[in-house]
Amino acid sequence: MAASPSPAPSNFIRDIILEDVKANKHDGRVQTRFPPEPNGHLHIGHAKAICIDFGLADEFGGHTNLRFDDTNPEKEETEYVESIKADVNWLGFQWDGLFYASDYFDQLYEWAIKLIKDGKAYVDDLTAEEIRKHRGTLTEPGKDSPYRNRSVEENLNLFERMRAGEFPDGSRVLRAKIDMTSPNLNLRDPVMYRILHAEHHRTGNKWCIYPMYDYAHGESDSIERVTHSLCTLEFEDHRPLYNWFIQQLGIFPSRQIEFDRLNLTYTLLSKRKLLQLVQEKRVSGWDDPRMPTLGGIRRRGYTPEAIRNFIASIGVSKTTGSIELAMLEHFVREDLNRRAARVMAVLRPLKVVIDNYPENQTEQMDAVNNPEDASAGTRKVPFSRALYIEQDDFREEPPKGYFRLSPGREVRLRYGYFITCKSVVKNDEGEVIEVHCTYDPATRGGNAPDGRKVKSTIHWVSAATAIDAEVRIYENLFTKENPNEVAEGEDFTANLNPLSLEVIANARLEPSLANAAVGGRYQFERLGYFCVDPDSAQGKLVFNRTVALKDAWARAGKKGKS
RNA sequence: UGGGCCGUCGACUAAUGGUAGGUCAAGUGCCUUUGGAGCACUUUGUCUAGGUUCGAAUCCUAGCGGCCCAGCCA
Repeated sequence: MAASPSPAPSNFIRDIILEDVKANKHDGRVQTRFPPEPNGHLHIGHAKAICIDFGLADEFGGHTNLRFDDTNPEKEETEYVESIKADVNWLGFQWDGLFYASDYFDQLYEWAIKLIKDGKAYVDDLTAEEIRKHRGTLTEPGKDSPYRNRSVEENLNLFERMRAGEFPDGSRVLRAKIDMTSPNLNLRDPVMYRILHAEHHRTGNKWCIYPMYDYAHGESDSIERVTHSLCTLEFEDHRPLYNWFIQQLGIFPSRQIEFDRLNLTYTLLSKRKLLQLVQEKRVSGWDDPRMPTLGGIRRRGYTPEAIRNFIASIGVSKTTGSIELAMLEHFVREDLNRRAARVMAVLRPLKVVIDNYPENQTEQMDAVNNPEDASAGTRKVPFSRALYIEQDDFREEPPKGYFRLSPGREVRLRYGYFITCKSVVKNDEGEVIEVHCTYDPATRGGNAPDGRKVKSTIHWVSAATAIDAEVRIYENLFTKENPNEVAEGEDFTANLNPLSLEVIANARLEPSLANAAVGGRYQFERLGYFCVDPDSAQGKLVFNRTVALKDAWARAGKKGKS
């Protein structure tokens, strides 16, 4: 049944489906599939495909299968299958059918026999190198293989013996007999089967010949009666071949539609290159919070909602472009602003002593947990004579436009008191290591009864009750908008940002965080959104910075410098 | 330079022959016990040249520019 179309701006794929449904094509049925190869972990680019495949089907009351495209046993592993399933679920989608291209190996084999019998496929004894040479080039047509016109009987015999394991890897292939002069290289007698004596993660040693993508994919779609087979633009040239197999076999006519793949600035979305980063230990693993993998992004503290909103906002088209990373960051901030509890944390502590505050006194101040959500309630934060504030929140000589603490100036300690800086203590290097202030007891909670204003409110943590934590600050993994843009002889690793990870070993947090659970997401007031990393242990919290808050002062500073 | 696809604000994307709109970014102001959030406002765009039409981002022609394809990878 057709659901009502979305009120959001449409896209060309939705338009196609809408028309098909209206025309009652395939009885108005909508069936899609998400077809990852289990040879790596999913990344944000896959999230786009997932949202499109599942989202569009959902919109029309259709179904989506998760199908592993496991036709290359040399690269694929069960470990990846499990991670992919978990990632799809985490993103918020449930598949209808769970399939593997390898489920169809028997059917595919039978269809190959049929194509041979129909004179549409042949066994080729050429080496890979010879096949390449016969293929021609972009501007020159290819040449027929000398084995192209073998008899059906000989082809059948040879193909059966390929399957039986009589021939070594690479010695023969099965090819579709199409047109060696086609301007579309994919149609120059593409390889359908290759000999690979490799153990498959699901079929074990049953097969020693494996179908190629082009032969397996459309047929798998057809078997699942997929109505709309959505994939990325680089498969556009394969569509004629996709259709050719379906037509020759006379099977269910799935339709392939291509859209632009996701590109993000300062980000690489290539499984091969991501794998390289992991293998060369440029990152801590697939789930390093700097990685664009779903595992990395999740660990970084992103929410599935933020990712889905982001994907929905960027649209679907056929233009090749690159989304600004700021767009993604906007959607995490938007989501976390609504749901993250506020706490106070000092990353780089500077000691403050309130000289006129009683020595051994501690007060419990009321603090709002989330100004965006009254139901989040309030909590108590201890206040005492010795505090820590952020080093950045004090300047002995404040620049123009700097409103925070400096000698003689009064500021508000959030949920605390107004304090005024009276003097500083310096070390031998002349660095300020302690700031002495007085407080106004009448400003408890942060309001002055006389109505006087302060220009700044800063966060703080009581020294005696603060808990220690490690905080990991992340910057872009690459220094260039396009990490692939490199000088002659270099590769993308030359653009790795040496400052992409900064570890702050001794941040001080308000005590309410003592029992923060792994995965918990917080806003450290005025700093950004942070989440508890799985590296945390009892008594040793580790936080990741998901994303910084927008910072008008920092932006003004940057502008001034340039 | 064979073939395929694509050109709309800085980025992404709508407008389906009839008011070039939205989001992000940037900027200005308001507000603020987060220099956060929010609110208001603003700047900037149809690749070029012709043609068809009352009317063109949209259709046609020719240019220009970009992306993809020569795996027994997907």
